[in-house]
Amino acid sequence: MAKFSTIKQHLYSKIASGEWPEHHPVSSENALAQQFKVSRMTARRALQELADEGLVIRSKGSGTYVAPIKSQTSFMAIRNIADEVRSRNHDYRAHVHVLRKEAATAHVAELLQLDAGKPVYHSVITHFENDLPVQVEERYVNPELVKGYLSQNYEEITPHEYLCEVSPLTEASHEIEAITPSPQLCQWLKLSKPEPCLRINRRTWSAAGVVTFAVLTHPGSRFSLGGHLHFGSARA
Amino acid sequence: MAKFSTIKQHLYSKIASGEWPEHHPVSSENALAQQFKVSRMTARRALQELADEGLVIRSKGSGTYVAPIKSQTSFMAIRNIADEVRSRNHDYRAHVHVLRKEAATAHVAELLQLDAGKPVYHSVITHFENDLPVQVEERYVNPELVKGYLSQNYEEITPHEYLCEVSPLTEASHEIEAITPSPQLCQWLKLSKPEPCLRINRRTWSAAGVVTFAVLTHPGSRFSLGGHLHFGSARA
DNA sequence: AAACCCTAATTGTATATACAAGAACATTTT
DNA sequence: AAAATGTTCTTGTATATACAATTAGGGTTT
Repeated sequence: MAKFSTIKQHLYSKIASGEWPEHHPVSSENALAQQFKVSRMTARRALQELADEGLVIRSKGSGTYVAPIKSQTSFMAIRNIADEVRSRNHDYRAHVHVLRKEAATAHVAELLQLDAGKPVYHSVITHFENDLPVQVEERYVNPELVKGYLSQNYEEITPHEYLCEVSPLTEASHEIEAITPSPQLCQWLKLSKPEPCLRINRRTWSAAGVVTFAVLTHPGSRFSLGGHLHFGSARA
Repeated sequence: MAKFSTIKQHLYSKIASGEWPEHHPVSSENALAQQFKVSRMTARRALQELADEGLVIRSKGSGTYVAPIKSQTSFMAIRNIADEVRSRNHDYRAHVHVLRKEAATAHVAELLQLDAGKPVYHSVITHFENDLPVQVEERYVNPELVKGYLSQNYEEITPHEYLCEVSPLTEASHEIEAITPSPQLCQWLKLSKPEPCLRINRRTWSAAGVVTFAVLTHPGSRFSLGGHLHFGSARA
């Protein structure tokens, strides 16, 4: 591992563990250079990249400090639909429509970074809030990275919860769009006639590669996404 | 202006103008160092930052190339629709439907944290990408915090750009939903019949309080929101 | 034609150094 | 006490240099 990367890891752990809370001063470039026996420029690179990622804030003349927590994750903190429903003190229930092994289509294979035709796990689940469908979750899973996916009871534990247990995710990408639901989706969502739906396409990675790809569809009338951002770090 | 910044501007203009299209090779570190009479490390910084911003792709041994145009943008960055359109090398145009002072309704007053009946500034603007409407921006502005709002030409500068100039924003909240557009919105978006639209409700704060509240409506067929998250820090 | 090897170019990592600019704190002067 | 001054620490910019790792292309051999 590169030296600057070693230093980044060290600082990551201090911040992630909570040992250094918000606004706590971070070791200066010179201090890190001494501690890790590298040049100031190398220590600087570690701090600079952390600043670019929004984890720390740097101020000329003053120093480097742990960034206030809210800055990035709140919006798209990976949501667990079950927790969300329960946090509103509503009943949560799930119904599994599909749970099986399939051969990957070209499209699915590309998204999971596998070869077409290789087996993938496929699930379709409707999530209910007080017996009203609020999300249809269609998911494809990389079977090489998640062995026991098919043998879980997804009316007890959500796929998201299981996947988080099995392989800690390191990265996620999202795309949000507004769509008209297909007849099949209307049925699963118990919509008597099509209404605009919010669709979230989410891909998540672990260190080993793409773990899963999910298409989450919410009826527009029953769902909205919220988020809050703080600025102040401002490295334009 | 710092030297690395000068070089970035130079490269940015090459890319934005289309003189260097997708995948076109970008001057190497050494070439830029000679051309601008700086050290390789300074030229390198310019290229590296452009790579961090996603404008170019660097490949060890091969070189630096203009990145493929990305069709989605990060949620996290407060997006300026004009920049976004132009970053795709498309034409940007705006049309102002409404720009006036009004008395705040109870709803607007609450969102701006003002008293009902107090004056507020109200604007409605359609933003075009290649003559196709991609966003209707309906906006209410706190007149106590932004004096000259009504006297700007919003076909030249976007409200967002003006507001950023006048009062640096410190905070923002977003809500995203899928809606069916009203007849009025269909007209402004030039939709012959209603289609699902992505709606973003955004409120922004400066240190002094709520600056503005915007309702941004995008046709589902012409827009999607994208974002990417890293969890190396584990603050999720 | 194909396989192989060598070379040049390019990006990636790392170091040592220099000076500028801002912030914080202690010291001196008023 | 308040104001001015200076010192020191910190980050920001810039340079020159060295070597590693990878790629692309050219030339040679098979």
